[in-house]
Amino acid sequence: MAFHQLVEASRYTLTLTGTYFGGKSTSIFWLMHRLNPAVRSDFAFHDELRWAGAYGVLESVRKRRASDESSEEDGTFTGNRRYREQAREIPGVSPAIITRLLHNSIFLNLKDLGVELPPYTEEVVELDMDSSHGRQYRGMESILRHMARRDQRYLSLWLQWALSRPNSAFRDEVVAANHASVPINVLEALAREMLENTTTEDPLETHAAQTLLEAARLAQSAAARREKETLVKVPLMPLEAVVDQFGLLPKESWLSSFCKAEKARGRRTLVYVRQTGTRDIQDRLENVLKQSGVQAITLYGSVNPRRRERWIEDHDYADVLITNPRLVQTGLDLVSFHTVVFYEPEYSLVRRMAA
DNA sequence: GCATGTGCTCCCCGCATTGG
DNA sequence: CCAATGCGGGGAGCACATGC
Repeated sequence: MAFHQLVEASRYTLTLTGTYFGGKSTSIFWLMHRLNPAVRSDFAFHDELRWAGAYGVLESVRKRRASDESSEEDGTFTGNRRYREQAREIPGVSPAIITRLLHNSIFLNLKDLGVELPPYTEEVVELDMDSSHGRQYRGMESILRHMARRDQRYLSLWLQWALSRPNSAFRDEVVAANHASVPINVLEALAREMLENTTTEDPLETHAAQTLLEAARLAQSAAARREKETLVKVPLMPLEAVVDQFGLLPKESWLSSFCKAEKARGRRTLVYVRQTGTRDIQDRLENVLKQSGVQAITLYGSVNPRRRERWIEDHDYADVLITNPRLVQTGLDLVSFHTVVFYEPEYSLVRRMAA
């Protein structure tokens, strides 16, 4: 209300807002509604769904009432409606929104403001894997890629393991696939094909093919038992840790010496990690850094989003903060950190930019 | 003794990816 | 649109603590 009255009382208004893409179209609807008479004449105040239909993205959900499971078909003559159609908005804007913005908006980049900013550079550091590490990785990756080519359901398995394993190779892991219904014949066909194509100098591939055959058998017995209707976990490939308990992966030793050097120059470092859930590597990194004399701390998702800023202030003694960029994507002020290390880059561009 | 607050777990949903 | 993977957010439900 106050905002609208201010707008009414002023001859000109200048309104600043953030990014459009990545958000919902209605996030600027109410703003526009207060600011712009043309929008007010075309849309009532609670017309946001119509606005979203014209300028945003709507998703409609059709629901069947649960109680009707056992009853007969829809009653054509009784008008008995058993479905409920619901439209709701999801993030995204239509290009048509430009007609509402072009004549009254200017788009600014940070550099347009002419503000004197501290020097800023980005660099990519390339590191090679150790020989055993690289051997294991290439073997695993080629097998999973092969499987993904044969059967698309293994594509995401390939993607996620190829992304994750280089940084989690300090521990034993087993590549496993979750199947709603176990495709035993697919597994067997894959294994047979792999055995046929294998050259003798590739023990890992032979081993993987045998594991696959074994997995097919395991899956068969699990399916026969039908203990859990939902998901069957099929182990495909065991991977051993490539370092002993005192060893470091090349990336880890780089990180610790980098953070140490930054600390020596009085600079704090923010380390972004992607694997923070079921395959958490944060505690490992924290320990690695602590052992090199750097005070590291991890911000976990369990900290209430509203308290995160406060939490970071409370831990300002730490030299290094480790976290998942998703936890701090909503405009958290992190300027007390001078250096940012993308230890594991996110592949979502919206989040990369916010980070 | 009761109401309220807090923290934990579980579940569902939404975001991202590729290629048929 | 679907398959599959991963992660975070938020709500529900529960147990326990705190304050009046």
